[in-house]
Amino acid sequence: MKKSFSLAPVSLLAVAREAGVSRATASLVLRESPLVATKTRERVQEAMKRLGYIYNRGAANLRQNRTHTIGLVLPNIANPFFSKLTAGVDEINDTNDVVCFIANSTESVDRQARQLQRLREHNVDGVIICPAVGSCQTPLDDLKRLKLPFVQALRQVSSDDSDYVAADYATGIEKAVTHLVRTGRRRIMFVGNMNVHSAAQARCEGFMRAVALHHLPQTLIVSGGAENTYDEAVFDTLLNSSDPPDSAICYNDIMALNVMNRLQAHGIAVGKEFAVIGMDDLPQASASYPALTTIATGPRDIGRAAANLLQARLDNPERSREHIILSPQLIIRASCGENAYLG
Amino acid sequence: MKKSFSLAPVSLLAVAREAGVSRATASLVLRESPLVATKTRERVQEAMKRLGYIYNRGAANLRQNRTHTIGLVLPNIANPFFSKLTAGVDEINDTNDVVCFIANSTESVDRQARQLQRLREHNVDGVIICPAVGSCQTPLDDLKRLKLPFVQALRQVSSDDSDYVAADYATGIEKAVTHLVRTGRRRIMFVGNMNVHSAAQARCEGFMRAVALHHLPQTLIVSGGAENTYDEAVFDTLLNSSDPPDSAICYNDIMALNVMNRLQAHGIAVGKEFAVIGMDDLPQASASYPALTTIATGPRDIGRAAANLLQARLDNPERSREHIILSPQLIIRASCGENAYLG
DNA sequence: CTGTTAGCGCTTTCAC
DNA sequence: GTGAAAGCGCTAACAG
Repeated sequence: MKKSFSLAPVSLLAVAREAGVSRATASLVLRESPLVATKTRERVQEAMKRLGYIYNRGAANLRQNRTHTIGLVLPNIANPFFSKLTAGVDEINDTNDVVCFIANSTESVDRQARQLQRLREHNVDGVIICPAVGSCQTPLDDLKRLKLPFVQALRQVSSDDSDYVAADYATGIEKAVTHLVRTGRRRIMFVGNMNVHSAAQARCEGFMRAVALHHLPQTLIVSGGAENTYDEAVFDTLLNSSDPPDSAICYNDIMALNVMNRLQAHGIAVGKEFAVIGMDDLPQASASYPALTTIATGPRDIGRAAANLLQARLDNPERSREHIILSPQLIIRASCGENAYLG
Repeated sequence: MKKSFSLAPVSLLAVAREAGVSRATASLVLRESPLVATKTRERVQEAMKRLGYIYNRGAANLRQNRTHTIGLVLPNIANPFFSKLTAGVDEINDTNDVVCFIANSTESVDRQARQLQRLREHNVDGVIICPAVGSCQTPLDDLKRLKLPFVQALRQVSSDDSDYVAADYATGIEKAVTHLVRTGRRRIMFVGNMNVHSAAQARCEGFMRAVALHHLPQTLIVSGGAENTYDEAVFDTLLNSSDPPDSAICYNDIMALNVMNRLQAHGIAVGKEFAVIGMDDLPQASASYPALTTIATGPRDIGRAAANLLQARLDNPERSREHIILSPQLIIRASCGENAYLG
């Protein structure tokens, strides 16, 4: 199906004719070149307005081999965390006059490959990608081979030398543990241990590090699964043990809210007997009851940083690789007890 | 900045030469034309593989005046509701081999205009738009004038004859009211009355209709504001009145969760003394405590429907305008009381 | 300062 | 079945 036009689409040539100049001159006006006389410029601009001219970037792209488009490949766009990240990317793009293709890999390596292929065909200038679980090195190698600039966000497929933006999950978890310890908690669980990608691993590493540092029990770990599930049987067992945990740090806010519900169903007063900390600071963290203490990973900032980093790379392909690690912030709310800080 | 290539980018011409055929033939192979001999086809395909050929859609677009891209313009991409919608759109696009530009208007009419302009420059085949608050008819008129197919999602800028997909908010609210009445509630509030766009108006209309139908008090309306706020002073006044409300239907889930928190802070047992119903069925609705009864508006389905409708329009520009109104579903959870249905 | 010319990589008649 | 040639709308080199 071709698009049909009632009016022939007005091209630069039409504008040029209307203004009585050549296409080249009109093109210069378009790009605000100082090389063109003021009077001519105005004439051309009027002609454009009169004819309702619309710049055809597609044609320009073909010539310049640059499209002012980027691709954003995410494992789950429906997840609020990633949609905030998307908003951050969009923000930067809007100021840079670039436009963003979105692709939802839904954690499927196949689909991700298909999408990267499409993005390449559309000649995107670069790609921001949070690799789907199970991605091996190959998709990134492909990008490299094609000299398609990319930056990885949040997850690293391998510790290669590529541009990379992420939150410092480990340190975030450490901050949380430290806070719990300062407020008198000793038996701290970690709920949602997984090994699926670097971001998940980093959390557990941070937990183990902090636990070692403070000489806390190292066995209070409940594994997690897809879709924010966790091993409820193990959770209950720990809870009913003779020396039960007094607090929990969870993989993310959603899981933390689930945990809070479970605790409340057990008749445990969250925020008093038991402290709960989540991760991400989604809107529902502050809207929960009691309000959830959380480690704010700043998805929007990550998105912004990734978009800026990609832009920098596009502007200078020779610049050295950069890793941007943003520090999460602990946001203390009622789920940790009201008068939190003792020290 | 031009992109630099170590290898010259391999074009169809290169492939053709490698295979010892003409560009035209290679092009036919590309598009799986039956007109080409099997042996030739295989030779060409091998050449493509050998050279690592990548189809350049940009060039094809220029020729065909069709890009296999669409634009998705949303007022707030960070909102989980819209990100679900986006996921629905992406799903359909993936099967149709089209790719989607995302644009976040952030409810700014100016930004929205800028983005539509960019999308036109990039020659998108069509647009799915949820108009920013305050949009007047002009942006859509522009699209029409340019013969750029579009479908409106969720909000209608005016009741014009354009393609349109939305949830039947009014009926959803009615279902909720009816359910409350059946479970013995009479003094039902509506929290979050606004007049900013058609989707907000429809909710209040539905409420008023249902309230009239069941001869309920019509004054229990609390107005809402931006960012899921509501008039807390009025809310408290109603709550402390001599004949207080016994239930609330809220503009959306986020607001409902805020309302639940406020009620709990007042010492009111949500789900027993007082029923709360939200709208949208976000993940946090089921994760709240007590779990939130909600009107599921099915954003993902709306996204899918919009993408399909746009595709249908692209395939046949002459088809008559279509309005798709999806029925929301009431999802009953603990915030309405355990043994909900009496009748 | 402005115009001429030659492509970018592809598709599409139209011959052969 | 296949090839030659024209052209989509733009930009870049170069001439004047």
